[in-house]
Amino acid sequence: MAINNELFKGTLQTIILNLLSVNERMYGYEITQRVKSITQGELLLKEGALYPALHKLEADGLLETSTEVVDNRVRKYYSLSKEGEKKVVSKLQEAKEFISQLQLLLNLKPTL
Amino acid sequence: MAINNELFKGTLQTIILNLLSVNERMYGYEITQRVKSITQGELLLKEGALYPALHKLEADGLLETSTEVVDNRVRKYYSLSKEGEKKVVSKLQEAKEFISQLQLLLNLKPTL
DNA sequence: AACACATACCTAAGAAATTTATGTATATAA
DNA sequence: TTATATACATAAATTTCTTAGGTATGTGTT
Repeated sequence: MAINNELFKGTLQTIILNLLSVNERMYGYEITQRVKSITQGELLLKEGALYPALHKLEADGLLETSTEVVDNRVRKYYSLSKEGEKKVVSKLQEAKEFISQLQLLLNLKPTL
Repeated sequence: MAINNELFKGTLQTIILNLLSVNERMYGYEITQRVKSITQGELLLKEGALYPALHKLEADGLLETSTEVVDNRVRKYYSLSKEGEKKVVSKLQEAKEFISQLQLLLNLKPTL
């Protein structure tokens, strides 16, 4: 019963940056599995969404990569650049505010 | 300093349905102003996003309309259809779950 | 009168982010 | 040998939004 993934829209970059902020170093497939386990299978981060997002974040200079071969399979590890470390702070703040406004609009908490 | 409106994506329908659930009857321009006042100007619901969304919800049978002339200006009032009243319940539940999962992914609350 | 601004509706072109559908390749378990 | 998991990737289509207009009335200002 995974909930509507369309809700990912607009928050995917922030999720990726935060995971890398907490975990220091992750590869793509690992990220999809981490999202799955954290949300107990409720949110599925699809590869068609993830990889282009990772490539964009790297192109924007927020992520750095290094490849490794494990069990004859190539892994591409991502980690935050210095710029990425700054960005994740503002992105998280923005997300917090958005969640707060959304809760107001949906009457999920009393009006301030 | 309105926050990134791209975060609206995926939640706009739910916001509209909920406003109409609380207010019974609203017209488009009124909805844009209500969102502005509730969020103290932080979220701006643009007309180019709102009107197509309203038309889609109506086409899907979730909203009903009636027009009125006030001060020589036409207002198109929207209200929830019976189907819309059912839908708003599931949409709100979905949004609640999404917010919850998002907070987990962003470390904004402790893991369950 | 002229102008700006608020009210009130609308749409079209473009951009951005996602889904869906593939493709490649290796390892492992049935 | 078949399916599933691991691991990367991209292209076409879809959805949703922004940007940028358009029409029209009322009000307040200069």
